[in-house]
Amino acid sequence: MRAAPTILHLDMDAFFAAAEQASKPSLRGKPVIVGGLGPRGVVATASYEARRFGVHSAMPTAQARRLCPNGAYLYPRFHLYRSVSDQVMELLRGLSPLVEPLSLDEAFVDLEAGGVAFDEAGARAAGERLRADIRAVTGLSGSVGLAGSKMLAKIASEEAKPDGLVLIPPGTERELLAPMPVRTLPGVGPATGEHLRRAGMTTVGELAEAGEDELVRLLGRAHGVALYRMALGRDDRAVVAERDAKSVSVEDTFDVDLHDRVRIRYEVQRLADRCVQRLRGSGHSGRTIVLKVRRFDFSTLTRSETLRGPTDDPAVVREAAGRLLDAVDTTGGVRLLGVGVSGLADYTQEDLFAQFAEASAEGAAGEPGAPPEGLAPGPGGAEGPVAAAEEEPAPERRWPAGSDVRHSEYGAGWVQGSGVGRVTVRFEEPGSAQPGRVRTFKVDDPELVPSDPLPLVDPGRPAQAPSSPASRPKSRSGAAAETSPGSETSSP
DNA sequence: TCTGGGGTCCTGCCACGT
DNA sequence: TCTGACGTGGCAGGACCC
Repeated sequence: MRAAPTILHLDMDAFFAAAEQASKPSLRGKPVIVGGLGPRGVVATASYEARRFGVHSAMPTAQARRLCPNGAYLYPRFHLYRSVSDQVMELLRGLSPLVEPLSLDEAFVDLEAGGVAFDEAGARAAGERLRADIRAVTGLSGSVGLAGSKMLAKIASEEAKPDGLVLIPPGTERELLAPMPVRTLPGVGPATGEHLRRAGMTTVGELAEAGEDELVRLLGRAHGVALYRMALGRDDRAVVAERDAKSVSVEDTFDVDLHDRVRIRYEVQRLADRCVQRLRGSGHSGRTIVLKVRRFDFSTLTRSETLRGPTDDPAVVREAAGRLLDAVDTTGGVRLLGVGVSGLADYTQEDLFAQFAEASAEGAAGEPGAPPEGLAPGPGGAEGPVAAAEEEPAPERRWPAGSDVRHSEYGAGWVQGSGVGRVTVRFEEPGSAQPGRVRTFKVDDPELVPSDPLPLVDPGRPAQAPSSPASRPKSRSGAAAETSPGSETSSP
C-alpha cells in the first residue's frame, strides 16, 4: 500500500433519487423513492428525506409504501442517470487516466497516476475541487473518500456521506478500523457476518486478532486470506481503468408466478433474444448458456450448457436455453426467469458465418414466435419503462410514473400518475423556480407524447462555473465552498 | 411480509484424460 | 490391465456488490 492518501473514491449521494429531485423541482426536500413499482418491486435508491422514514435500498417497495405513504414513487430513468454519470466520469478522467468506474454513481481514481496529487494536502484539494465541479456541472452532490488504498478510500467516502470529504491519514488505518463492525469490510455480507458472529467476531479488530489461519479455517482459503489482510488495513489492489465483461444476462421477475409450461418456454425464448441483443451490443459472443429459474418458494437454480464454440446466434441460444428448461421442474410456479451467456469471446470467424447464414435466412428462424394465446408478452404486464421500451407496440399507451413527457401546449413535464384511462402530468423543468402546475389528460391524448429527459443543469447557464480542467496546475488550494454537509440531508 | 437486475468471484463436486 | 494421483474443465450453488 502506498504511503500517501492519493486513491480517491467518489460516491454520488442517493444518486437516482437526487437526480429525480434535481429534475423535478416539486420533489425537492420531499421523500423520493426510485425503484420497481410493481407488487414485487424493490427500492433502488431512497432520498435522504425518505430514509428518515426507515426506507432504504433493497427494501420491498410495498414495505416502503407502508413506512412512507406520502413519498413520491418513481420508476428509474436510466437514460438520465447514464448521461449524468458520463458527465461525472468525464470530470474524473480530467484528474487521472486511471479511473475505475464501479457503477453509474461510484468510481475509484488514482490521483498520483494523474499527477494531480502526491501528498495529503494535494489530495484534499483535488477532492474538494472535484466536488465543486460535480455540483457545478450536474447540480448534484458527491462524497469523496481519500486514502492509501481502495478499501480505505471506500470506507472514507462512506464516512463522508452525505456531501462531505474524509481523508484517512497514513498510519492511522488499523486504529481506525479496529472498532468498526466486520460488515464494514468489502466482501463481508449477511452470511459471512453471521458466520463470524457465531465464531465470536463482530469487529475488524477481532478479525485481526484471530489471525489468518483461523479466518482461513472459517471462511476458506481465498476469502480468509483476503479478509485477514483487509482487517490489518492492507490492500494493494490497483485502480484498473478497463475491465472486460465476463458474462451478459437478462432476467425478469413476474408479478404473478407462471405455471403454464408453454408460457414459461415462451418467456425463456424472449429472454434469450434480449440476451443476444445485449451480447451483440457489447461486441461479444459466448460459449456457455445459463438458464436461471427462481421458483415460487424463492429457491433459485441455474442450469448451464457449454457449446463447442462461442456464438451470438439467437437461434442457438434459444435452443440451448430451451434444452436447459426441459431439465427443470417448474410445477408449483416460477417467479423469475433469466438467460445469460458467459465464457465471452470477441467475434470469431465462425460467428461471422453464423450471422451471415442467419441474415440470408431473412430472420425466418430469428423470431421466438407468437405469444401463447391470451397472454400478453412481458413479466406480468407491469414492467417498468426500460422493459416497456423493448416491447412490441402496446395496444394502450403506458405512462410510467416519473417518465418525461411533452405537451404541445403546456411544454415539458413528467408523469405523476396514471390509471382508469387518465394520466396526470406536472409541467415543470429542472430549472423551474417554482413547482409546476398539474393537469390530467386522457391516456390517448394525441397532444401528449413521451420525451427525452432534459439536462439537470442548462449547459448554457451552469449553476456555477466549473473550475478549469483538472489537469491544471496544482497550485490552486482554495475550493472550500462545498465542504459543509447540507443541513437538511443529515442522515437519520 | 417479502425479497429487482446485472454482474463477479469462490467453492465443492464430478468426470475425464494422462 | 488395473489403480491411484493429479490437473483441468464443466457445472451448480452461494455470497457479495451496486
